Amino acid sequence: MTKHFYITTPIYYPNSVPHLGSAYCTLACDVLARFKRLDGYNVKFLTGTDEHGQKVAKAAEAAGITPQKYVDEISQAFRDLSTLMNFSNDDFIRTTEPRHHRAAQVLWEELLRRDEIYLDKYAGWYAVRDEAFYGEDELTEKDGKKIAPTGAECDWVEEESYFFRLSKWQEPLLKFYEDNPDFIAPQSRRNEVISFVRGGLKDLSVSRTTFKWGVPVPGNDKHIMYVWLDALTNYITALGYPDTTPDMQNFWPTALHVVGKDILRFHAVYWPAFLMAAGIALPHRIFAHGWWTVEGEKMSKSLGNVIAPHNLVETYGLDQTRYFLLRDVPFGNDASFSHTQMIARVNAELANNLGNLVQRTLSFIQKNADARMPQPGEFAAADQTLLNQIESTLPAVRAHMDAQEFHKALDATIGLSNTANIYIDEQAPWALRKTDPARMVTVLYVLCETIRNLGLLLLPFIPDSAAKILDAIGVGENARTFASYGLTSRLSPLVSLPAPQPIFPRIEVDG
RNA sequence: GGCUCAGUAGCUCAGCGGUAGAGCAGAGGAAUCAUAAUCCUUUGGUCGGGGGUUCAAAUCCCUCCUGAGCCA
Repeated sequence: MTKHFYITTPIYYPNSVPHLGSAYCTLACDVLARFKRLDGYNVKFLTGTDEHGQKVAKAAEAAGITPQKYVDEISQAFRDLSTLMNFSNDDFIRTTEPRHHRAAQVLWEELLRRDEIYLDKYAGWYAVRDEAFYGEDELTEKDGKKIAPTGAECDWVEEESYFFRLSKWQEPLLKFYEDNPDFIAPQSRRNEVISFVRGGLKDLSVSRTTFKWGVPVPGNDKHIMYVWLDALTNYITALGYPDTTPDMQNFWPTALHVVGKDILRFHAVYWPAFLMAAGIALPHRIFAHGWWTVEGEKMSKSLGNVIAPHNLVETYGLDQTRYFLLRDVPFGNDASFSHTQMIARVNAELANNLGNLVQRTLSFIQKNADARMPQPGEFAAADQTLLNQIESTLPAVRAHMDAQEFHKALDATIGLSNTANIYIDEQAPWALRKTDPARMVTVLYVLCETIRNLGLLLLPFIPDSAAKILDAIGVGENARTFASYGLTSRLSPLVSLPAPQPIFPRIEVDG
């Protein structure tokens, strides 16, 4: 039976161009998607844009264009990001698409039919910027205006509104978290969510009448759906909901929602509650990742320290950027971007450790072994030790990937490269060249095998560079999955090899 | 104000009851196949402060300090 894997980014809110945070999130999803494809899974990787809401309507108005034209432009910037960063998403969803309107409306009707939604009246302080209501006691006053704890300006809003019976799902949610300890990751975020739910859930206002830019509530055109109910539905829209599709059956239970920590509550509380209420199964896991700061300071336009994804790609290279972002810190932690650290990592691990291993091995073959893939003899104990480490590395990496621990997966991979550098020094093929040419050839072959498997392991993280590594040792396209990983699949001896080119140049620092 | 997480070598972090660890940086040495890359050895810490439990605490408990976050 085919294994399935469904991974989603949040749908991004088009109030500005893509920043490092969204690139980071989608990058992580891309690496997981690529890894699972190589590992034999049928993968669906979804990203997209969340295009409704009052903020969008106001921004469009300010720009003097229609909301649709406004979101068309900004949504394009996110699709361009996929090209820049080499993302492999299978679909790009926009909440303004007909397929999504239909899904959101059918979900609404289902909730209404099950009496999970009721019509009532709402009066309260509403912050447009946050798309949220606040209690009187939460607000502070400034210049005669009410200010939310987030700093957003609030207006008194009185309107008829539909409510979702969130309160009745408090206990079922707590039980679900209890029964599925890995549903929310990392652990510290799970604690926060549980403590939030324990604190009590109130019914949630899920419609608006004050603006029109959204999905109309079926049967009551005065109302449009609350942006979060609309937005979250995208994850099942893309699988064909409301139709009972094979995608819904196969992919949905495996869903991994990767989100920023700021929107964890919507994904870990509201979304599961909506789904339970509609009688739909819950996704597999919600993972909340951290934020990037710059040299320890928050990224902000006023500080002038904003790092855009394309700046990094231009300065350091695409794969160097992809590597560093996932290598340097645990995925759930906040991270501080430092140019010094970036250069140190790329030079130490990609250029010196891995790149130089490939270069020294292949140059040596080029000059001293007939420029062809060596034909090995019997393996010695030292060869077997290295080959054994190759065998054990994929399972280790796989376990780390399943826990979204990218830094550990890369640590294990670089560890293998490091062992190969020790091996080449100890075996010293440059000495064997004179004393034992047959042994030299076997050593070179073992090194090429190590390089081949390193190339496979790195394909998800640094696709272009890993492909160059595999090209350099003549690995065919059809041998580039984990089915070809390890000792059951071997390089073909005697194939001629091209003259090697360094893959990761060292980053030289001025001065 | 309540709760959660973190505070371990210059830096980033692992260890979470049994003689303090890794990577990077620093120092010394070896090698010369290679992008002056690599390999070996090595300096360096009363594990945030204080108190307690225990034969034994970085590890468990209490308390305080500092930082981050969630909620009021």
